[in-house]
Amino acid sequence: MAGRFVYAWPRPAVAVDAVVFGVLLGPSPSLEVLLIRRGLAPFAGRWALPGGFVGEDEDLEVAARRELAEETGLSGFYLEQLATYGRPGRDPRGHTVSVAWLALVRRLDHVPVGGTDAREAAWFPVEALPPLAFDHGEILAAGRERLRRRLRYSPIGFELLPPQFTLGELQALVELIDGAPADKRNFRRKVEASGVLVDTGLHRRGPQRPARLFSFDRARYDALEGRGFDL
Amino acid sequence: MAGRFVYAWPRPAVAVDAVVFGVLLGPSPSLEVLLIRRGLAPFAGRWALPGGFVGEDEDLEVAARRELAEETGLSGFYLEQLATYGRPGRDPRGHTVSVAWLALVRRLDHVPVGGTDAREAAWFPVEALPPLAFDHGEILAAGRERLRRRLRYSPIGFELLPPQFTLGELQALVELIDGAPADKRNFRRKVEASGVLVDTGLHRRGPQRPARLFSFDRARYDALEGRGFDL
DNA sequence: ACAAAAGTGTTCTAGTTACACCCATGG
DNA sequence: CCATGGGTGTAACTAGAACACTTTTGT
Repeated sequence: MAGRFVYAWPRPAVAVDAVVFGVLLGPSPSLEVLLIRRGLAPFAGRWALPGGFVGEDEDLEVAARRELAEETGLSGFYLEQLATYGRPGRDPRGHTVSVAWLALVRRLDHVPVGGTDAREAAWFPVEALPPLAFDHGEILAAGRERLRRRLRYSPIGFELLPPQFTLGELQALVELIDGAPADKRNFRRKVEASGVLVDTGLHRRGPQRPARLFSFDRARYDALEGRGFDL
Repeated sequence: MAGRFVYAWPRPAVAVDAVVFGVLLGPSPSLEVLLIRRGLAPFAGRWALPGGFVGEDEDLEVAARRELAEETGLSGFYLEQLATYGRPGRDPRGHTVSVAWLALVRRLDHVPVGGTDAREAAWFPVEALPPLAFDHGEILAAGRERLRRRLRYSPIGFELLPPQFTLGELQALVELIDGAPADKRNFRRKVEASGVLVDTGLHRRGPQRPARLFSFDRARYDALEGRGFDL
């Protein structure tokens, strides 16, 4: 079986890194990113995207989910591939090609992710990020941009909200991600017209007038074949 | 400096592959893809996307351009990253992670790309593709989909046309890529309103009434900051 | 003369925007 | 009773869709 490999070692190392977004609603809503603090060189002590090296014969998505589980305890979240970064020099240890992923989680399912071992994980508002290791700042910016665009024509926003949510929360989410305020009446008319929300009949009680709780109806969305949904 | 590498050999191999599109206009326009015929196992004799392994400390985009130059003689084309494929088993030689790229070329700049050595390269209409090696069929489909979507909100279509083109050619291109006929009057009104075309004053003479030649004005497009361009 | 593609306006519809007040609750 | 977010309709404007005939050239 000699000669079956086209080129020999050394080769670039292959890693995965994830930009994990979550939102915090309430009085001052914020879009947040989950970061881990590095214990080892290079960039020891610096904050970085969660991630790590891909194992032998390991699928890329499997590797991304594994690393997130190991480093932050997350599981069962939305995950899509973002882009791959391979500029020589981006990792001082040697040429490393990193496949970046976009992950969306329900923020409240993962309150302060306790750092039991050397690794510490924490949520940071995107408006107040620490300096990041490697080229992770660039990757994170690409993730934000992807999230913003994708929100327009696919229903991934619901991955960030609890299963039941008020229209005010949904609107706050949209405003958060594309950074611009939306007209309340027009917004409500549009989501109603989209036909993908169902009124649960329940209400959320708070310090003000109770708000109706809605949920996203995926079956109804799929039936529309993605036609014209945009939030 | 011992211990600086986090994990040791073996690692996945890293490759690049490109989906190269070109259009042939004229009486029966077609969208075509540039493929090469493999000389070596695995899949010897099968058609495949042009591509190859990434060199030590080689940038991914540089590797993609180098492989395309080596295998097809192309240079100076539009190139954007598509996605990365790393399913174990996708390459029978061993775990290979391939970064796929979307390339757009002016078809007439590269008429039958002569196969001087063992490698043979040829254009295939997307409607009549041969069976492809590896998972290249899947990658090609992703490239088509990306091209279709991207055409809507960025001016990459012009990368497929000659520097000067008629409105009929531009419309044929759009119809080709999204597979649906467009209304001639509405189409012309829209591109005129976009303000990104300049009338060169020249005409193309043919067997019928001569058509005005237009060119794409990138400076004017950039000034609009991508606002509302859609073809 | 004829075949073939170029070129040209109007009407209707649907979707998007702008805009302000009352309601229900907890404290 | 007050503060806070929840909830509601209408009119103007804009963008997109539908639609058919005349013009210019080569053969």
